[in-house]
Amino acid sequence: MTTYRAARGTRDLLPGETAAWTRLERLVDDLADRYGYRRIVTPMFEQVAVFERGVGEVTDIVEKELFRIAPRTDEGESWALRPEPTAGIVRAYVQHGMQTWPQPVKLAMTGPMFRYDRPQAGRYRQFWQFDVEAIGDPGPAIDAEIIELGHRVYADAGLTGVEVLLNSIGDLACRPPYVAELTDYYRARSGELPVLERDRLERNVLRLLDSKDPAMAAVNAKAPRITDRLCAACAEHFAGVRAHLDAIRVPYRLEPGLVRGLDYYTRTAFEFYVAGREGQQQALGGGGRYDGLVELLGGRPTPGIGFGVGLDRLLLALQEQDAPAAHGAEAGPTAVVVGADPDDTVARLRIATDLRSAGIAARAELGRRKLGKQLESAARDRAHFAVIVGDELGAGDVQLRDLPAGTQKVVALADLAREVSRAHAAHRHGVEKG
RNA sequence: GUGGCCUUAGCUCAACCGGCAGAGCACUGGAUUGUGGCUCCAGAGGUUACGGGUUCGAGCCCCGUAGGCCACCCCA
Repeated sequence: MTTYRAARGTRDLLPGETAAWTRLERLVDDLADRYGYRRIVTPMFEQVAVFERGVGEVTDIVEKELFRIAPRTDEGESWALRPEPTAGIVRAYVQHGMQTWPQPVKLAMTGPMFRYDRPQAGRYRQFWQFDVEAIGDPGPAIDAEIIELGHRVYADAGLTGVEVLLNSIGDLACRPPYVAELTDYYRARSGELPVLERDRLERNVLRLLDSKDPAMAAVNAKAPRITDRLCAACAEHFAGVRAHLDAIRVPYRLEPGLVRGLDYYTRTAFEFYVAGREGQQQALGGGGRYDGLVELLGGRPTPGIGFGVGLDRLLLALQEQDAPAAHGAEAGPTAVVVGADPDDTVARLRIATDLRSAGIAARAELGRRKLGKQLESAARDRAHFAVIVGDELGAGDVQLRDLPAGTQKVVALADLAREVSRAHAAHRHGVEKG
């Protein structure tokens, strides 16, 4: 049996799966480009303090899911693999003085994130996220742009039934009084709360609002809503976000229970859900505004907003919907060089090398198999052409066989690359037209 | 981190009551000398996840560990 295996919660993406994966990465790269979000790459690990401050010390992500790196020496620093991209990006914004750049600074990143969680389908210890941040714009128009971009990622990937859940969680002026009011409300009804929820009441009241416990439904229905308690500035901002979303026709559902538990998260909060996925992994992505974060990481007070898309879950959802994007067949080579003399690997390799130099996707059959097997393998690779090397080589010719068509003709070696390119292009043109 | 279900060839799965570990797909080769996807034949591939225990005998029963999945917790 296998001796070594990929670590728990991680997996290998094999060639059959990477085709769909590569297309998704290209799709998000192109979208970021089209929307003016420039690519940034930050390290996969940071000082623990970056995440403690940037994500929040009392969150599960930091309290129990942080992938800590054991320090090698007495360097005195304590590192962790990044559990999410925003903290590192904001750290880079501050470190490199991006406040002197034209604002807002719009950044995009795709890469692996790490959380020491108990794995499940769609929940991995190493998972990939596409992430976008706009730092330096208070909104509300940019909020709508960001949400629309996120929405488009799913639409362009071919995923249907994606819902935008939207809420505003206020700011430092209006949220503390609201939290106090909410705490009083639940305390007065603590007898009606399930035991688990009673613990959360003291830890993080806002979390009670999105409890999945059916017993909470009645209590939550009558709970005061943050959107009814927003200060004038926040209410105006929220109305602005909705007006902009309406103007660009992005459908959304107001979800008063959607929360972020930390002080520096402000105002706009949103998540992307896909209908028809029961269970816990239906959150495909989400984001929100963090007007207090840059300052918290040592910069000047600067507003910011962003979102992340879980690429693993997006692909999983596409597979569940049996969407074309999930299948991603790899393209076969344009030409495979085969030979009548199994031992003449020199001729096959040389001709394949020449084709590659001419920009053609070519594979040489370098094994010493008889011609029949070589052709069989080429056909199964869905190659367009087989270049058959045989006795004609003495006269400077090879056979060029169109595998799908089953036709074949003699071509001079000197004309081979030109002829393959021409015929391949003509064929693809015909396929696209037809 | 808590509870539950599961683990047999690379993949999908069989194996009666505890009694000789199998099939399909995939892979490699062959079917009279230089022509393919189909068909036929053959081969290779296993410490039944790992470690213990019970038994004359364990893939099957018991315990532990690891991994996967599900529900929590939380989130992407």
